[in-house]
Amino acid sequence: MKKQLQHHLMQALQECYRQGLLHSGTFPPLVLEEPANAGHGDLATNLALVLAREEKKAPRQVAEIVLGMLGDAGGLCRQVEIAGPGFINFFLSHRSWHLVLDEVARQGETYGTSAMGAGKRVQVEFVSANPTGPLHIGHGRGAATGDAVAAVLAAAGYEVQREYYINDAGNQVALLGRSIWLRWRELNGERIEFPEDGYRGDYIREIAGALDREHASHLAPLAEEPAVAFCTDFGVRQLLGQIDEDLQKFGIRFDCWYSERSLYDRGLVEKELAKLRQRGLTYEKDGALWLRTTDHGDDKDRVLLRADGPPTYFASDVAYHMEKFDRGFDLVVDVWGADHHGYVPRMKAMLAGLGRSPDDLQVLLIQMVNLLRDGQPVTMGKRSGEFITLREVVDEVGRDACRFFFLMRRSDSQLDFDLDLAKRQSNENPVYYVQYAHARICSISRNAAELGLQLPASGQFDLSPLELDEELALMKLLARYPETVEGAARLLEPHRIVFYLQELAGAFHSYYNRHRVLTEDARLSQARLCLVNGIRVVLGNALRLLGLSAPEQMQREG
RNA sequence: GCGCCAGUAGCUCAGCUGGACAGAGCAACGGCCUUCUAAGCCGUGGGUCGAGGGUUCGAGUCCUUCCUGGCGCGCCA
Repeated sequence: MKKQLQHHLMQALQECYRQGLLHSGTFPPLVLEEPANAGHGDLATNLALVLAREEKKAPRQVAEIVLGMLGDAGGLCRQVEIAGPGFINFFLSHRSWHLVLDEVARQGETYGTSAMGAGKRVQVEFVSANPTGPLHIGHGRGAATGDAVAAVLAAAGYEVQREYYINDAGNQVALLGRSIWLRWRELNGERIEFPEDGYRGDYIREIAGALDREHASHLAPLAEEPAVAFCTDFGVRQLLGQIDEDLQKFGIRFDCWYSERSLYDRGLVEKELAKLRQRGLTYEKDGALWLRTTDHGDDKDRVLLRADGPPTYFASDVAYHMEKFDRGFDLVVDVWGADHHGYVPRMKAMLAGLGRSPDDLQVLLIQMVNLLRDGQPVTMGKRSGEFITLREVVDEVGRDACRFFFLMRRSDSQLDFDLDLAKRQSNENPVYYVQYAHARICSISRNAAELGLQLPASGQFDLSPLELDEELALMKLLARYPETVEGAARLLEPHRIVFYLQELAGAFHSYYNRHRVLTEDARLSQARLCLVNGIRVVLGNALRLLGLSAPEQMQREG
């Protein structure tokens, strides 16, 4: 709807220019928005105010000229007015809103998708938790966000790959292996002193137990070094298996699990470092190899190869990201914990050094999750090895509530996760609120079917009975859905979909309580059925986009 | 000390790449189930948008200074 009006406006502007009514042939991007105040029409533009300076005319005068050319925009508008300092307000005809319902019905599950990112490949890398323990609640937020961002991008026409980067090289997993090995020896009657920095969680003992059952005879004769290596491999495999299981239970699947170790095994770290050297982006100092990240805004240059030889974590991360772009992605999105924000400048500097736009890498920072129970924070001590796992929360509040809550806020602001609220089955719980709206409409459809009322085929709707303000407002909301998805994709902000869902559900519930869909008047009933069906389709599309279910009926538990 | 992010109603937060009188949910209070699911709806009260200055026809939104909170500043990963 907005796009059609935009199109008409642009033509009017160009025609004004051609006829010499306007001096400038280049126009600023047309901004059309929905005024907060209904008295200001359905859509409004500030273009006259923006053009006024260049044209050296009063804004209202510019508006008059443009409007003279626009007319009623091919029947879209029932009224156009100039208001305030020079805003142009458009009042759209009912018919133009009715067209939205046609479109929703015609497009069905694809309503809301667009070709915005057509032909572009994006990779979204998320979770990427070290395989040294189970996923905790913070990983869950990253998982929900990354998955939703990927989905939103896909809906906007991008070709999307979901990737999990496995940190299976380096000290952390080595420490995991050592921890398992020590617990295994303990299991076999040895008295050992467990290191201060070892992994202390009970799950280490469980893994040691599994190791003992399956590989005791293999492990027993090994010397320390190969034994620890064996434990590392075994532990990583076990934990990755659990992580994958947890994620699947959470409704998330990755297209690619990418191993850090494989970077080394394939010589990619060396290869990519050689490229950096070749381009003169590195230098040696104090026996170490440095990357000149300060050339592109970083605070200090960063070490790639330590003086004693081995590459830093940064080196493998650089190689990893270079390799991502080697794979041909136009855009790479990383989802990180907010505590890693300090690493963003150096990664972008690396890209800039290679002559790529730093914007080709977008890093989403995920802020902390504070779990609340009975209004009190649930304390988590990572040191003691005791933390709330994602699995526990999903088991307690359910997958939908969990995902919804994670997506309710923009990712870079802290999130209070109220466990009691997430479980509550009432209108206070926004998850059920939205899902209930969907289920309610399904229920209406079932009743309609029993009454013998059928939804007419798309294009054959008689929607003229829909003329209540609330009905028009609902259609406007439906019209806004595709823009909402595009905005969420452009800004990588899936929470916009959540807010949209709440708004649409709210508008529907309110309408439902005030007006009956199924009435004595068959023509009216049928039109309203078309309306609520459109709402159902959009609610369903948006819910599924976020990885949430769209229930056809609500089932009370307990 | 430097850097990043935040500071909007009692609480938790939106505010769409500056726009027309600042929004939602929760909490509080008062109503609504002979009618398509009350997991719902309606109504009421509540804010100097952290503070000062600046840019603009127009600032919660941009610039600057200060205050407060969180996080980060390894040849760790």
